[in-house]
Formats: sequence, C-alpha cells, structure tokens
Amino acid sequence: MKYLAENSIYRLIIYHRYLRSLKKDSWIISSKLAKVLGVESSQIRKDLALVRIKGLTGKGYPVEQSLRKLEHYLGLTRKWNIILCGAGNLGKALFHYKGFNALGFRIAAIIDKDPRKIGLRWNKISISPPEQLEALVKKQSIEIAVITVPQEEARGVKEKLEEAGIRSILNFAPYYLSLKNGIVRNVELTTELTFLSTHLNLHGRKK
Amino acid sequence: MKYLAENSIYRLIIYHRYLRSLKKDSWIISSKLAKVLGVESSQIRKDLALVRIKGLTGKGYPVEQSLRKLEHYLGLTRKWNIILCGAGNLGKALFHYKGFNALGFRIAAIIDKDPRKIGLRWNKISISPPEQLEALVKKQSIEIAVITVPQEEARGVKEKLEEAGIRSILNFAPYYLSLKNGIVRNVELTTELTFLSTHLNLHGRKK
DNA sequence: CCCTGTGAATATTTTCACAGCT
DNA sequence: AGCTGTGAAAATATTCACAGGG
Repeated sequence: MKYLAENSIYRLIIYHRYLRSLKKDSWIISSKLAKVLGVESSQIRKDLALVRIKGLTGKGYPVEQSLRKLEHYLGLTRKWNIILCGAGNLGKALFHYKGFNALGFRIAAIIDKDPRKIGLRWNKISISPPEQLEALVKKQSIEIAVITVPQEEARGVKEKLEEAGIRSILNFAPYYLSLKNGIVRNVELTTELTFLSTHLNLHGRKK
Repeated sequence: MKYLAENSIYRLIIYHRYLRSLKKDSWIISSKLAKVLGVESSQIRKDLALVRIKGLTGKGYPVEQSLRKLEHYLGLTRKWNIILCGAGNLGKALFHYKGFNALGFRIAAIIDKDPRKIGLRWNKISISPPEQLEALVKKQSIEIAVITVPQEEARGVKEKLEEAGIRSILNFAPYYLSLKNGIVRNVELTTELTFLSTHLNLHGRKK
C-alpha cells in the first residue's frame, strides 16, 4: 500500500469528517474542501488521488463513495480496542467523550496505579493495576494506548506498553514520547497554549 | 521580528520543555536535543540560531541563557489570561490541569450556556453565561480562548470570540475552525486516534 | 463551461558536509 | 577533539497552469 505523508493523512481525516456532514447522495467539489482547510484545490485533488478516490469532471466527487474509500484507507472499517492509562480527570473526560465510538474506537481497558481507584468501574470497564497491562492488552486485542498519567509516570508507562507490543500511542502527558517501532502522537495542552502565546507575541499587535 | 515557521516553533517549545528539566548551569549539545525529536543536529542548531541562541564551539549551548531566550521568543515572560468556553468534563479536566500555571497561563473566566452550571465556582472562578463573554474578555484582558463545547456549538462560540477580539483559539471541539485574523489550534481526539488507526492500517502488520 | 487529473514549477523543510573556533 | 554555524544539496510539500472529459 502506498505511503501517505503525514500532512496528507491529516487532511484526509478532515475531509472524512467534513464529508460525514454532507448528504450521502450529493457531490462535493475540490475547491469547496480547499476552502475549509485553506489550501489550493489541486492539493485536495492530489490527496484524494492518493487514496484512489476518483471524481467526475465537471461534477466533483461523489460523497458516499468517497467516504467509503476514506474509511478504508483511514482504518475506520473495523473496531479498534484502546487501553486508557491514567484514570484522572483527563482520562475520565476522554473516556466519557462520545464522538469516537461512532468511528470504531472503544476503550476496552483502564489502568491506574492509585489503589483507591483500582476496582472501580466506569461503564462496566473496571480499573486495573499496571501489573495487568500486558495481560489486558493480549486478552482484549488492544492495539492503541492513550496515556493520561502525570509527567513523571509517562515514560514508565510507555515502556510497559512497548513491552506489551503496543505500536500506537496517543500521549497527553507533558513528556515527549517516541517509539522505535511505532507511532506516538504527542498532544499537550501547554505546547498548544505556547503556540498561541508565541503567535500573539510575534504577530499579535499588528492590525 | 523574524518569521518563525510552525515546525520550528513546535521544536523550540519542545527544547524549552526539555531544557527546563536540566540543571541551569549546565550545557546541552545539539545532538542530544536532536535525539529527543528524531531530527538531525543541524536542524536544532538552525532552530536555535533563529531565536539568536548562540552556542560555544566545542561546548554546546548554555542551558540557563538559552531558556531565557526561548521564553522571550515563545511569549512566556508574561501572564496570559484565558477564557474557557464549555464547562463540561473536558473543560473541567483542563481547568484542573496544573502544568500551565508555571508557564504564565491562567484561566480567568469560564462560560457555559447550561443554566444549571452558571453561577457555580471552580476555584473562585465563577461560570458565566455566554452573553457575558465579550465583557469578560475586555475586563480581564483575555487574549486566548479554549473551546471545549460540543461540536454543534463550536462555530457559534468562535464567532462570539471573534467579535470580542480574540485572535488565538485552542479548539477541542470536533469541528475544524479557522480565524481570518488569528490562529486556531485544532486538537481533536478522534483525529489523533484516526492517525493511529491509519498507521496501523497501512504499516501495522510488518515486523 | 465547469471541474478533474496531473506534469512542471515553486517554495519550504531537512539533511549533508565541512570550515572554523576553543 | 568536539561541537557550532552555515552554505549547498536533497528531499518534501504546495501551487500553478492547462489539457481533456462530460
């Protein structure tokens, strides 16, 4: 399967989300999508071509069929089991976030090292101690991990996940992680806020 | 002030975080930082040169002085007031997240349209109705907004913020936002998870 | 005519390679 | 000897521009 650049994947995900909001039997033209993302329409056409989405000249792209193709390439035609590491405020907020079930993502296990939390249940999923991480990953066929532990524990958790064979991590801890054999998406509140402060700092006062 | 590319800003933020974990009177060499991010050391040297951070040949970069320079360029030498829009689970988790206070970020106002939440206080900050958004922004000198409302409300909130003169938004709602005169960081759980599923889907089975 | 598909051109980002300082 | 600073080269990403299909 052809290599997709990170930027293209990102845009394809946005297209997918946008197309889901349209009527299935309608058509969408590349320049409309281009405006959503603020890029040239040729960029959209190239992205779509990468995943074999074909348009009709003079007409645009068929929404329903394009959605199916996108789902296929983005891995959204199947279920993905997730292990949530860290049952704090953020973990809880993510757990209760509704949006991702519709895309096939399901939190199938939760771990936390706080003995007061172990044994508690969130919607029938019980919170387990870190020792059970590997067993849970195997038993529940988990392929994705979400880390919401504090900074100082992030590295240890990552190593445990690595040993358990996890190759995809979404990390919310303020500690930059990477995986030799896999991918980590580091999402960090302070990084994002600092982006904003930098922009205000450098370009903020004009106009 | 010189233009900084988005990627450079991102890396500078990571350097900043990393340097904060080092002893102030120590030195750091570019190849060490390079390993953290998985890029070439020349990249680091170029990034640092962009913000006038100078190293000593054969020795590296002085940690303390580099930190100060980074703080200056990243806008971390002053306080930034934030308005949190949406007092749900995610809003609450972010509100209680400790890490960003140390960098000068402070949530100074909270709005929510749910009448049952209005008037409640989180650590002395009371939850206000959306009608007060503009007044709060003005009175508290707020320059950054964090959106944690549901998808269907995101656009409306953004427009209110825009009218109130906000130019920097961190958006957690699953609705892609952009600002004519400003910057939006769109952070979305399902987008990030889909990134991971895409990678597993395309490259997952090898090795 | 309107819009896709795509080579060619341009712009941007990253890496290479090495001169030069201490 | 060890590491910075930086032009030059290479790799990537994006836009331009237009041929061609319905």
